[in-house]
Amino acid sequence: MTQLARLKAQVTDDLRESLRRTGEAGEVPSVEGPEVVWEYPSEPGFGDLATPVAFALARSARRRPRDIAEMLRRHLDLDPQFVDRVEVGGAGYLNLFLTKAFWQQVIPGILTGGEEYGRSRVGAGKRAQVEFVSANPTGPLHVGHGRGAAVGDAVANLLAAAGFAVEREFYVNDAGTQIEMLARSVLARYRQGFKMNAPLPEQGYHGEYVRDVAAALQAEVGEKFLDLPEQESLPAIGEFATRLMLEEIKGDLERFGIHFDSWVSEKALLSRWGPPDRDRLVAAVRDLFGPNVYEEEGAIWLRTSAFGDDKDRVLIRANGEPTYFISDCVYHREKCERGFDRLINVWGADHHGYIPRVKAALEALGYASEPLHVVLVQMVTVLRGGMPIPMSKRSGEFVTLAEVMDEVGTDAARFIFLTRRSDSPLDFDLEVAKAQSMENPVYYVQYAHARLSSVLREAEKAGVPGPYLEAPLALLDQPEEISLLKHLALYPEMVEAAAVTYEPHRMPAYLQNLAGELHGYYNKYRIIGADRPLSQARLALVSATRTVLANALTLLGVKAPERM
RNA sequence: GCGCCCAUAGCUCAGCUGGAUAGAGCGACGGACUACGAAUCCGUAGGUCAGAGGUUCGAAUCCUCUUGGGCGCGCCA
Repeated sequence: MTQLARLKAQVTDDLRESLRRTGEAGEVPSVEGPEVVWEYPSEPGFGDLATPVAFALARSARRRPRDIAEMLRRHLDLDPQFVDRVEVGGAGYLNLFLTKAFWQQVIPGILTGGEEYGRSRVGAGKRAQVEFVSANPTGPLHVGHGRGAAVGDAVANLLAAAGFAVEREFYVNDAGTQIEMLARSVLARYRQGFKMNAPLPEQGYHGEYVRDVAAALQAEVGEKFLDLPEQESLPAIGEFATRLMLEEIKGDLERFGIHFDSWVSEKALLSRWGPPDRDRLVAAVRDLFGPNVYEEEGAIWLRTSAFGDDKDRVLIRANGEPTYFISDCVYHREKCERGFDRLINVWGADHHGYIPRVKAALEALGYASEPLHVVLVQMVTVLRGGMPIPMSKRSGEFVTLAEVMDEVGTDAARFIFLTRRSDSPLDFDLEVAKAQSMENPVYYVQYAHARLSSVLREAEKAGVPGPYLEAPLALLDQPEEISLLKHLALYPEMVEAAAVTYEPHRMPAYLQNLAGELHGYYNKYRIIGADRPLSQARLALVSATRTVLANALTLLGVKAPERM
């Protein structure tokens, strides 16, 4: 628990006590523990902490909020070491002005906490799984996957910082017709490699990478698949191509700085259901869902409408083939069985219509749907100098994640993917992303970190080395210093809020504010000077700021460079 | 037709469980390096929070409608 959290809890208690006393004094009718919410006013005149609790009481007490706030204020008994004074502001706000000593105290917490500063225990003892990317292994990752990867990884990092035991999972859609289509496409290119007339299938994959896979296939098996009947060659080619694509995907992700704890194969999952003959499938499905399964017009349906979905969904088609939905059911059942307290799915926003049916499936399986939360990630439009680059999956023309990493680097890409809320569409301009200028927020933040690293190196040279635990912090009394301290003090709450709402985009916003505070401060004041105690105090502040910058950047998967 | 999401400064976007005078960045204009990193800073300009009702002491935030956008609605994956 941070100093700030402790103070808020303490003042909340005092406030309740004050309420009780005002009630006893007959000044207002006693009210059962009202919600005490705390705000951080941006206006200095409104103090450091403010609560509108008097407004909530005004109605039942039939008194003006200002009067109630005034009574509460008189009955408050707060520690003068931390709370300088309390004022009634506006129409009835209770404004707390904290002492400089209080804010100065955040520094020791940060310096001793180090990498741990900002971690909390809200998720302690709980397990969370974050499933993300989960791209079909039918082609390379594109920018959209990159955004999903950045978001999923950041959400996982945030949950871990909030105390959850986190597992990152990639669900490999290696079963079904899309793999078969990939195999047919590779086979066509493979045959073309032998000067045969073999057109790509109608719905085939047109990307250049298919030729690469075909060439690799030829290098491995030579002419072997030319004579083989397709029933034999296609499964083998499918496996070969899937393996190759997965390797490429893994390589891209590794380069993007993302590591998965588990890779779950849809094919392997389904194969546990035995051979795909209809009777056994139906039996398995009935066994799984019980009475919520019924047969109509030759198909097997799940009664998802009984659990909040618009309509029922087909599990097994009339032709005996299982649907994609059945895979989802089986997969999510397995997730539940693994005993996670939270299941986070990061999906493309075009899949939002699937949320009700998957939740319904969980309910039908006898699990609660609440632990499942879907983070939707909207489309990325790639621009170059303001002009959109056309992308089409069908023609195989799309900007790959690898290309983005080549051109703008991983740090800029990851940071930009996280600057907007994930469910709003993102314009990603390559020229802006690689510009090392103020247009590019990632450098603004990284520069702050590099700059402070440099200052700390200078301090060492000047004979004022760290870790500044004994620094006379009372000397930090300039308004910019107090403001910076407040930002640092708020960091743990930021992380916790971003984690529980699954909204990583709050972190870049926080970072830009913090970096802004720092740059302003740096330009106005000299850190290392003739006054040694003052230098030490400022270096303590600088060191603490650097730690928070580094911790926050790490959560986003962005490097915190010592030099740039 | 039904459902979900969105509309905030010229541009790109924040705005936490409703709170005080709605904020950044970019772009524009004007300034600041003989001291720790000018990839920086300081200042100026810029708003009917799409529109109309409603709830509330109080609404960018919640509800309804309208307009204008995005997406989803298959025994496809």
